[in-house]
Amino acid sequence: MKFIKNFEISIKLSPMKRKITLKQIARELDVSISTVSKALSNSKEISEDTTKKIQAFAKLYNYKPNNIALSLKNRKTKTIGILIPEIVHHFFSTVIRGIELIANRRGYNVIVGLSNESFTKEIINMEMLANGSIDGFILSISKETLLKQDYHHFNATINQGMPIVMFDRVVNEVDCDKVIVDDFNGAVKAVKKLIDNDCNHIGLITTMDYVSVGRLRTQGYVEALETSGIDANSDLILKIDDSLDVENHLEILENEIAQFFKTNKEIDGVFAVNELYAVTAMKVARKLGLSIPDDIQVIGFTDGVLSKHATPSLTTVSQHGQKIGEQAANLLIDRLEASDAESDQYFTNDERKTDFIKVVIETEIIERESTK
Amino acid sequence: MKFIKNFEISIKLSPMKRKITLKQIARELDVSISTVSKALSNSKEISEDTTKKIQAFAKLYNYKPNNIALSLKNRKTKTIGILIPEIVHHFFSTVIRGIELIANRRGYNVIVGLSNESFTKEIINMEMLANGSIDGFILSISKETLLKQDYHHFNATINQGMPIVMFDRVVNEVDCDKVIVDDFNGAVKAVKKLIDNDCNHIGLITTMDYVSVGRLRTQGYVEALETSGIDANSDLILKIDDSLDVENHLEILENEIAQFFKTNKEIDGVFAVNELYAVTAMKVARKLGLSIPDDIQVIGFTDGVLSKHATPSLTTVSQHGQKIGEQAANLLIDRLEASDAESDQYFTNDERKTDFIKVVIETEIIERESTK
DNA sequence: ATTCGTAACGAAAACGTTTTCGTGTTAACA
DNA sequence: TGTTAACACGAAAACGTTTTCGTTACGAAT
Repeated sequence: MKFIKNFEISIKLSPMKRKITLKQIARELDVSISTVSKALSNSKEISEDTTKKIQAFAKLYNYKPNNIALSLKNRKTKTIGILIPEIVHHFFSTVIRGIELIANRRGYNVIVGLSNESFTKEIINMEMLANGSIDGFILSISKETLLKQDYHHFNATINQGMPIVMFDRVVNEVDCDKVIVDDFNGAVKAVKKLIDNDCNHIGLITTMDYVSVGRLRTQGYVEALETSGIDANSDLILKIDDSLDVENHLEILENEIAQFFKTNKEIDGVFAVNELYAVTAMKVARKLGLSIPDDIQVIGFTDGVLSKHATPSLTTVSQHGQKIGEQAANLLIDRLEASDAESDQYFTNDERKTDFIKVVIETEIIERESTK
Repeated sequence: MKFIKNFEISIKLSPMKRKITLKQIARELDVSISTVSKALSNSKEISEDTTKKIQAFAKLYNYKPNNIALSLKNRKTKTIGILIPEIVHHFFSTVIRGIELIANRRGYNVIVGLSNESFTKEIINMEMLANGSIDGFILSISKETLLKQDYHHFNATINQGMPIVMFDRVVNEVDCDKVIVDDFNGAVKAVKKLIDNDCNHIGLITTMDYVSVGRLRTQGYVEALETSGIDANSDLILKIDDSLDVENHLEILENEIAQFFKTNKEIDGVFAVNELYAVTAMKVARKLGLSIPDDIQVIGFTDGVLSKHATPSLTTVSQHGQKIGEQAANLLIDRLEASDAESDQYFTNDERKTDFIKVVIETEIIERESTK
């Protein structure tokens, strides 16, 4: 077999085999590029002899089509972009796992960007990826963006023909498919459970209202109380300012909660909008000499490692992060493959605002030792 | 301004603006593609007038070069592939955060694949990404691969000219840059601390030996004892079979540890090779009526959420996952940019086996409440 | 002997860039 | 007036594919 020069040289000098291309195969076998391409896709245009020869050669040199070239030609990359605020976070990484599972199964790759809760990083990341690198986005909005209420970058991306699926932290101002947790009803369920367990003074530990999930869970708390004929006492609601990340200001959190307990000694149940608040509440309660669940029962939101392995283990509202990721991925890929089946059908429809889907994932209460 | 047909149509029917290309700009402005390209890169070949006009038009239509086309032309994608066993895992997600930080800073994207501890998925993922989608890999080997000791896919990838950086779970059989934790010395430090704290009978809770990090930490445990004149008693070593994932078989773990404590009542210190084992040991000890740290002191490995928020909080050996990720990313990108500076210099060097770097990240003991 | 059909293949365009190498025009210079 | 140099721009190749549309040759049918 003869080789083109460069190829031969590189073989001699090292065991390195650069990826072989159609052009190289064509030269070696003295046929045209088109013939090689057709033979490898088993086109019946090519004779059986030639096909066999080409396929054997390709296999020998482990030919695999170049993805980038394919992407350019097909104008689709078969990869989806994930843009989330934070990755060292049980919920978000669980969602990624769900996305990756479905994506892989359906032949897609995932590329992740982290906004780090920053508006600017969110925009930069989107622009970096929106220029051909991906076919669509799955994202959860950063806190800063939620505060600013500036969503132009999402709409701009959508207007460029790139579909977006939002999950968890979503917003009405953007028209796209959404996958959300039933935060409201999850909270209702949790608080009802506390009520059923004979708690009479249920405290709420929540975040500031601009994070929609915090707001919804707070509303659920109020709702559950009211339908049970209890009126929500604002003294029993503790709002934590999480603009600074709490992980590194644990003492502040502990002090606030301790103060909360001390000034509201009647509290016999606590609902916290996340795992950390719940676990910290348990810790603080114990330091104050209260026993769980006898003196205070606690339920958290988000079923992560902490809930499972805390002592006592924590009763939580599970969000099914993986399901969320799977749904989001399926939604996005469905949209992608529908739009290239009949490319204009979808986009020329003037009423497309109404066509978007909002999937609500039901929550589930996982009972553990922090409730009776 | 006149428009080419397709573009005009799409504008009329919807507010959607498909990404504009050089070719379209060229047609609108009645110049050639090359002129547009040059004008946008401020080439002095182009007159000031033309340049201004083109740049204004490009800005108006928000032109951004297509990444895929650039990748094809430059034969590099500016994205790096991460391949890890699991993402819902504090350590691994921390590493990703470190990688993403550096990658972003240096103009790279990251695409993640999950092997899910499976040999086959590892290979499939690698092949999927190695065909042009990425410029290099950062990876940690799956358990199944470690068991099989089959590393041909790594070497094959390297031989195709794609650099790999391995972290944490690495292996001598593959020649590449590596970033590892100083597992051995971390374990030594931890056990020495227990000895200094007057523990006389230190138990070890570890994994099976095929996971190198488990093996190294075990060796560190033995080493620390021996240099202190204590001989390691194999009764005090509990090896957990984690071939099935432990998260879902918590009771098995608890029972084994309970049995371990009951048959070795003299234990007054425990070193566990991960967070979960350590926290579970604390939980079991308490159930047995032992108090921490008075009766038993505990140190774990891996500083995650559990350690920080357990009660009592856990003294651990921190691995600095983010540092590991940052180092790995820098190593990989350095290698990538060096190799395209002088493309053959590096690869034609026959002694390149010796050129690879192994970075060891020092561990650090974080003292909390589980030790005196 | 001419037409036709078909089998087997090649040329070329297209995807969106960048870059090298022309080429034509104009002004300056001898 | 003829030569040259600078200027401003365009054509085309290249990256690696797929696919459409030829084109050739040859046997069969008229």
